[in-house]
Amino acid sequence: MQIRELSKHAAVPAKTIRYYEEIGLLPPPPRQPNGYRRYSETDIERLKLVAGARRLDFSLEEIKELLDLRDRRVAPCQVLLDLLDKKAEEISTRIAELRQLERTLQELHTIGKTFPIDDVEGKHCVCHLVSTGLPGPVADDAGAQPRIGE
Amino acid sequence: MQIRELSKHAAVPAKTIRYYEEIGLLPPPPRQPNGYRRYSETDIERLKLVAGARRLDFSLEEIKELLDLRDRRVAPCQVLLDLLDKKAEEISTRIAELRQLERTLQELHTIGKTFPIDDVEGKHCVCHLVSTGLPGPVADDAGAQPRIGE
DNA sequence: CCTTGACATTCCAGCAACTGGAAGGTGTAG
DNA sequence: CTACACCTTCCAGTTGCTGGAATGTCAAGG
Repeated sequence: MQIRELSKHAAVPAKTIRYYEEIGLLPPPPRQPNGYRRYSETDIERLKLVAGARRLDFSLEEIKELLDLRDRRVAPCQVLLDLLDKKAEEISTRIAELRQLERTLQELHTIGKTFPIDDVEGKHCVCHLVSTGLPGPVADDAGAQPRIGE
Repeated sequence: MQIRELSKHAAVPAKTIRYYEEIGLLPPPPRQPNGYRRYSETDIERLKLVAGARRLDFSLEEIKELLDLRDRRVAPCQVLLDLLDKKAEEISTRIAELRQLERTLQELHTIGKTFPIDDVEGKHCVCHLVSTGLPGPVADDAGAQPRIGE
């Protein structure tokens, strides 16, 4: 099987497969006489696991650890379960942050609409609102401190 | 005012300020005789707007457009309002995606717990679940097709 | 025999938004 | 004199790919 076929089986671009090999996620496959990569069924399985884990938002680093376990004949199931747990928590935290952000955006929009829209430099404009952060009296836990970066 | 003080006023690392200058978000400030950057009050305002917009998850590209408007003496308020709207929608979409992902993770965890945890290669293990995607009979709208990437 | 097309290979560059670190200059205090 | 806190520039790395150039290989068609 050449790279393209593996690519189709696992729904992962060939380019990405080469990249995974480069970073050591997939083992370098044997080559055909012409230098083309030759893959087997087990490569499909491995790549599918990678793709599945990626869909679950696992980092390549995390996936690598799972695969390394398996390569050392240790069943990664327990680790994977823990990872699922951890990831679920991360996601839920992220959701909360985004919800907060959503609220902030809506509030800014609402307040901003009541301001003139042609105030280039002055203080009565959404822009000022954005640069100062939300005005105080909004909600208890709402406009606390949105964080920069992350 | 030197860069460190501007940094404190706007709660943006000095390093990031230089970076913003490099990509044209902030104008290159005049220099002191020793070559140090010298900032004024208006620089604080500008940087605060940038920081505020970043907190709202605007991209530097979007912020640049806003600032360019202002630099051409056009009030960016209306554009900003539209942007707030657009961003709120993006966020809400993202939240929905994450919620879906959260459900999938929880399902996998639940199902995975019922499986043996020492199955290195076999088919009765969370790992298999992950590589095949969710099994069919779970919920109606739940494990449809989690998407890869993005 | 030659060309076209679909494959394959390598390597280099770029995205976003920074962050870290090296190597060096400046200014003040003790 | 030296320590320390600043400042400067430049280069490299992060994450997970993706695009493109330049080149090679192979089968089918004219």
